[in-house]
Amino acid sequence: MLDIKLLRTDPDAVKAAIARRGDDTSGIDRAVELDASVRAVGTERDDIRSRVNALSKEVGALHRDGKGDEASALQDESKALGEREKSLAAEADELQAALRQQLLHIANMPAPDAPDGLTEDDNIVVRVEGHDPDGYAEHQKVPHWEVGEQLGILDVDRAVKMSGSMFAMYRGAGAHLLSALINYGLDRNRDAFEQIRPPTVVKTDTMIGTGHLPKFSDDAYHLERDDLWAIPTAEVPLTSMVAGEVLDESELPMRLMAHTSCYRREAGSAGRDTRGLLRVHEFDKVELYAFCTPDQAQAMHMEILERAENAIRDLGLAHRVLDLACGDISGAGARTYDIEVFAPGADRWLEVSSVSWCTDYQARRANIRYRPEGEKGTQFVHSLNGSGLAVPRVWAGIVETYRQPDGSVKIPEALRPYMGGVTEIPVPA
RNA sequence: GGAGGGAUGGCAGAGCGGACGAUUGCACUGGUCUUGAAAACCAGCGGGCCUUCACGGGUCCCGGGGGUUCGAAUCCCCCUCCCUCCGCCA
Repeated sequence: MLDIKLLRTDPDAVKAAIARRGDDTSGIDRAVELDASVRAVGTERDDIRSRVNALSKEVGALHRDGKGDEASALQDESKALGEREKSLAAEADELQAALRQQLLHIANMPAPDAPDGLTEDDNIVVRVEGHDPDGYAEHQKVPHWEVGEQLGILDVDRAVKMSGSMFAMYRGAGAHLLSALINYGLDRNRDAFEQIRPPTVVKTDTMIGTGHLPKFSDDAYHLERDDLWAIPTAEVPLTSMVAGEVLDESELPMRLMAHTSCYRREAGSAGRDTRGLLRVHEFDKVELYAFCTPDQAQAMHMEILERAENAIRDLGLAHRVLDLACGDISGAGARTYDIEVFAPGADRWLEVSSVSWCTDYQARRANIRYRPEGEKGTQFVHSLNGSGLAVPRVWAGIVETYRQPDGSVKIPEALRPYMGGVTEIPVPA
């Protein structure tokens, strides 16, 4: 969430920034009003408390001195004040909760240099690599769900039988390719990122920390009986891992990575992208994540983007990098780069990574701070995340790009060590 | 799932209705001493919010939430987590 002090001192600047997303800014005015009330009521409450505390001290002293009469007079006065304190305290708590609720619904401010625009059409293409629209042969123009069926490596029908539409099942070499991609994604970042295997079912507070709740509850799977949520991305548990903690500056930057299943209800996209692996409710992803100081954030953003892009490049996939327009950046992000792979069979760009710099927005929600060396006090960390490798869409890109004239699929060089030296997935006899 | 025990500052560990935001030890930081280091000694040593140009002042925080009381770390209730035992189980 945003710093209430900033809203207080410069509400117009905040509104201008939020307006760049196309978001309604009236919530900011409401927050500022609530904040003023919180402080007014809080000050009055503290004042009364101060008097009650002083009186109680006197009462104690009088009792010790055996002056019970004088004490009981003060007790009555204190008791009367207590009533007033109680109602003020209740009011202050209510206002405080309302303010937090208000703040939780306001998105992060886009970075000043994030591109203008409200829709994905306004995203800026930073670079395109390896893509020649006319350079694909006919045998590459077969969508992966058909290739998958022909080769017996993707069984959507049976997955749908078990779990409903938008679920997928990989078989044989297809499942092997999947695990190879996961291990490939982890191994190439092992030099700097600590691998974490977090829980994938988490509490409500954990989901609030990243900004996935309270606003986007329709997008997540909820296990009602135990009030737990299936994570939509490893970003959720990785952020909350150190929630409420004060980190040492020497621990920063803290680089983490995790492979998890990710669960998304895709509430707003029923009936869209339902073919194959374009959009599924459950998928595997290797996530790259970092906590750092504000000074380190810019370089860390570039580092994660570079690692994510290198992973795609080394697989030999045509791809492009987009600098997202303000309106297309997700709620917690201030600046986001997307990486899209071109899938010649599906004949479209598939988003395979989204690398976001969340400034201190998530750190505020989850209360994650660090102690700057040589300074007193604490500061909020910056958090960054990016998909190191979103498996199904990369899988799709590979199967389509590497399809041979005879229908088999060649395995990219970089993945062969992860597939026991297998060089191709053959057409079944 | 049942029965018992516990949760206090970075760690260890007192306090069990009033002078306690909290004794003490360790750790940490600064100083004295020393050629330097160690030791010793002295001092400092949590966070949030409000207020102040500043010095400072106020308030809250002893796992979380409610209650009793003039006053709660201390008493009562609920919850969470941890430990021990029993049951069940990959």
